[in-house]
Amino acid sequence: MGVRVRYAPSPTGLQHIGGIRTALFNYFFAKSKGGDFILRIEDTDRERFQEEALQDLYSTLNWLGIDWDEGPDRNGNYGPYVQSQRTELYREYARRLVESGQAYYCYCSSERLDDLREKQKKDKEDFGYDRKCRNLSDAEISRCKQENIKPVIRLKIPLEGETVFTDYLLGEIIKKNSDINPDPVLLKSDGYPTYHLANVIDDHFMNITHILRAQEWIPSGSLHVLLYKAFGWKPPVYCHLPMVMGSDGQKLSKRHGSTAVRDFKAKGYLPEAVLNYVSLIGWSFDDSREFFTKEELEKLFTLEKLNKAPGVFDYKKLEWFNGNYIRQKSDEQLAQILIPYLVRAGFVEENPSPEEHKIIDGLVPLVKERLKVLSDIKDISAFLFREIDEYNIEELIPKKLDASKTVEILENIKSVLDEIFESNEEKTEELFKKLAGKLDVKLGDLIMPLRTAVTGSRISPPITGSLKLLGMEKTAARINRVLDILKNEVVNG
RNA sequence: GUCUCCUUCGUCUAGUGGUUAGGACAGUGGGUUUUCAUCCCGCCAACAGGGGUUCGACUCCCCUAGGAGAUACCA
Repeated sequence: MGVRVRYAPSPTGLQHIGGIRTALFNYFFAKSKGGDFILRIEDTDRERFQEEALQDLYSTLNWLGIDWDEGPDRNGNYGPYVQSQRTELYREYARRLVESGQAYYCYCSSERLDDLREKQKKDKEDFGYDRKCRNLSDAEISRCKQENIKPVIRLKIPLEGETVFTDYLLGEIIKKNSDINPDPVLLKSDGYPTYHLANVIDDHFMNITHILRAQEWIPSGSLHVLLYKAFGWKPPVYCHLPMVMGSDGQKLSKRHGSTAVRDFKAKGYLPEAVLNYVSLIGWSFDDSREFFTKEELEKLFTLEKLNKAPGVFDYKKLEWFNGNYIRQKSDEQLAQILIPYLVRAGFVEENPSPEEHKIIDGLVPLVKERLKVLSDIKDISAFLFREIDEYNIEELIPKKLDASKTVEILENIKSVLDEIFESNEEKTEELFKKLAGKLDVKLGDLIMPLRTAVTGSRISPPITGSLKLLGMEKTAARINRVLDILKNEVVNG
């Protein structure tokens, strides 16, 4: 049988960078091997379940273009692919473990467990369940039953010996059984399985061949292997992926900034940039290449090039990738994906009018190489859609020049405005140069007051294009407004 | 505390006994340019430490240190 891997998130929170990195690696591995990628919903924690998280999972994978061969909404021979729909299976197999003497009912209350944990912490003892119910007498059991306590089922971890499994990346992982989480819960008192039980049963029955998951799962790896052994099953190949860290070297989380993929989408990161960058955390192709499309990764990905060490998520590098992918778009494509951001900024209507479209089309080539994220469009194009709030006089007047000279400059520009709007870019530049010569100022000093007057900032897209987009009327109005300010400055300043 | 994993520039990484230790991001300097950005060129910057093995170690082994993760009726 071919490779079968799965991504099995729990719908308790939004899909984040670390999660989709795991999804991506599983997906790429499956595709590169001509195998199957399975999506499984691990919703056995009914307390923390969020409908929103489930929706977010689908929309995120969809956004990234990750498709699954089997899953909740696909036909597959191993369903259902939602764990909450498989509870009978888990209960049955938990029961079998009890019957074969490899697991037992535990009646300890969560209060007792909490107290136990606290005491262990205080006394600096080893943490973990004290196995109180492992050897309950029949009398005690029937007493608990009478009290109507809902038990959990715990696995009997062997008291001696060691458990070994081979990790594809890390090699042999040997652990003394006495160091394994003492008798972990398999079936919770609400009748749902814990992750440990459900994942082993599902991976077995779904014929999963490889498990690619983050290294934070290594400690439970031994436990899972023990479970396979208890059932008499063969464990899949394990490959624990290096973790994704924040800039402080700790596991990436909200503390480090946005980690939810949908936040990146909202901010204006392109799916191809996110996918490309995330694939490079813990994996590399060679000593130089770092641009990859999804399709290329589907062919090129290999476990051999995985890195063992954890990797820090670098927002700056993602941004750089994003800028590159933005510049790769055609003007038409970019205009299209920019529209929602312009709408959200309140600059254009949901369905832009032909006039608005014209402005957008003209805007795109002006901003294309200036955008790092799509939402940057708001600040960079505001001058086209909003009046300037307030002018900063300092920014209006070029260094080494004064207000009256600036007035002279702007008056001169104003007088040739007609000509400017009739000329193409090249002609306009000639015009500016001629004017600068006449006024005996540098070209930059001629343009800067104009730029600031028209855009409200010394930083703007190229001035000629900006003027044309704004239109002559507004341009003239803004120049006049600045002229008033400056003249006032000449008189009073 | 205990267990497990990890360790090349600030960051992501290439490297599989013999290299001036390569690339990218960031930083920094310069060029192009009407600002910003793009683009181009330069610079800065690493094998955690100590022992072995070997003619020769970033590469293999051991120890130390540091970091991380796990220690739930969460996954």
